[in-house]
Amino acid sequence: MTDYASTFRRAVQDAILSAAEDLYNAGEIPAVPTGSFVLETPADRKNGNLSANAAMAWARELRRPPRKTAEALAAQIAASPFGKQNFEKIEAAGAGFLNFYFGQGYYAALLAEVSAAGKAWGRSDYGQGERINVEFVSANPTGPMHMGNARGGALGDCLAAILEAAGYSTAREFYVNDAGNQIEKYGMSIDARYRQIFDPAVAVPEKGYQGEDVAVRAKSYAAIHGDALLRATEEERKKTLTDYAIPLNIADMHSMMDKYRVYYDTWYHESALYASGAVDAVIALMQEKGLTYEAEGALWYKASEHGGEKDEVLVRANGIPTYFAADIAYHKNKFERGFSRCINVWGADHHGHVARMKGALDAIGLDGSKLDIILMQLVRLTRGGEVVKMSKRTGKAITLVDLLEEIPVDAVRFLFNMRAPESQMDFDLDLAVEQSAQNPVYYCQYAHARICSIFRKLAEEGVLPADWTPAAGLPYAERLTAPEEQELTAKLGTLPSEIIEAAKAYNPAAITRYCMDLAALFHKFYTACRVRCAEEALMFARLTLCAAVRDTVAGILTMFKIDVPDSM
RNA sequence: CCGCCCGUAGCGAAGUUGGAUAUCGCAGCAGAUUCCGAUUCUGAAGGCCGGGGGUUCGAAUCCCUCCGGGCGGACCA
Repeated sequence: MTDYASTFRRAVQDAILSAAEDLYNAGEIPAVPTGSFVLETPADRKNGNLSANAAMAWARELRRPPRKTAEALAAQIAASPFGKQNFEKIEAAGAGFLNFYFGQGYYAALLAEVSAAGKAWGRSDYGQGERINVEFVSANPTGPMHMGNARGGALGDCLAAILEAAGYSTAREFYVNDAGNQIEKYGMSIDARYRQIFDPAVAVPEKGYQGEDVAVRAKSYAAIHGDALLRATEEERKKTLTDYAIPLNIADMHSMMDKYRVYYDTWYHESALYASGAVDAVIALMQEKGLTYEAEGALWYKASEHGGEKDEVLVRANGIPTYFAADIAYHKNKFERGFSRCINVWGADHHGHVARMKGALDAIGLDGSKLDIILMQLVRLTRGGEVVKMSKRTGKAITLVDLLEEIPVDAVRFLFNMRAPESQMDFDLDLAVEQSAQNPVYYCQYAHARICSIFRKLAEEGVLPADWTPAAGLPYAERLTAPEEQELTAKLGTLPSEIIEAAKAYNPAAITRYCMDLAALFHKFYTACRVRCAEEALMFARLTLCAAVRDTVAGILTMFKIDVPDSM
């Protein structure tokens, strides 16, 4: 793994262990300690850049006051070549913490790493190319996409991007529910809307989809084909209208996702599972394995014996398989396509489905633990302090289309990734529409634009040599001694591990936050340290730092498919 | 009744493999620009980390319990 920061942390841990051995050899401590300890970044920088609790963790084992052990370790490491090169100070503190303060040698070496990586800084091969399928949005093609789909889109897409940055090989997938009960319901609804054109007395069935979008489809069909369908049977009419409308709805979802900058590798159609016989096959498989029984005319799956709360119907009394049966076939198919892990982004209202889905995979001989479900809490819209109720049925819900008409894609993608998936969020439409400084995405973009402006200005005025590159500043990197310079450099250093942690936790919000923190540290640096200064060596060193920040911010925003303006 | 998520400053959140004086933004208060972009920065103020009990050197973090909010518990998806 080409990750300077974590390689360095391991080196520090090794240094502590080796110092402990030295102490033992010198007869200072009674044994070579074996207990594990933690190396962490203290919340308060006054306690160093890195802190180890080794002396405390070893206190019992060595039967020695931790503070005393820490002092001996600190002195030992400080005297070593590794210690001299990288640390300004190593000290024992508090109850026995071992605190490390980075020295200029460390910062200079780190900055060289970041500069060499450019916009790729932060990426690692941690995931070893493991193939992961990320399924998200998967909206029904029976109506407009809602705010849950919007959050799921931003979350799933950025999560996939983070996994890629952490070295995984990801595929983005959209599961199109173009079969089953809701399609029946859609047929019923569009049939009513079609007949309504010619007879206003016809009403949409109470259980049907009430949205205007269905009427729009019916009208556009009638505009082309007229009233001929009125003379067909109800079944023919429903089928014809459905076959006409659903592909159009799916095409709309494609273009909507394009606008949202979400590009899927696969649009997997539920209907394909039926057409290929995969649904019947998985039902047959479950029957063979004795996982089913018949009752009240339906075929049941013994879910309660496999992690579910209660048994579930696989095939209804009317002979039609349930969505659950299709979903088992679908996930079986996914694993058969060679993914070692599948991640699904679901709305929290589907949580009841999680245990039985994983259990079903185990039951048919797959590994349910390789399916990870992200239960995303639903979004609540507010406008003027009032909650805006979402409802597909009223036809007045705020859709993804509406949202992207009101708010720039950059802001939507960023804002939806500012909260961990499992936290509930209110989306304040009034605030989000504001393109003001309050918007965090502008704060990050501005940091980038500001840096570009520095380079622009210096080039215009001929202060910078025409052939100047950040590499030219590296020999002077040890000139960066101000706290603001060192804090900023240290923050750059943590990105690789931040991305790995975000990937492991499935939490893109950690990276949007990182980006804001980095931008904030840059602005502090900018205020405290003049880049354009009299001393050329120092200016070059600062320009190198600026370029590293510029490229790192650009790398993150680009990863999230957010624009990176040179000026605003 | 059962299950899942959430509860941290006026508001929105971070921190949850147990660590030092609990972090950040917004709003409000007081300031900063002859000079690289003020869409910026500095400072002060603001807290029984929902309540209670437990585990231990140490708990926002782990366990129990109660309270409050959201969402589930279809031959819907």
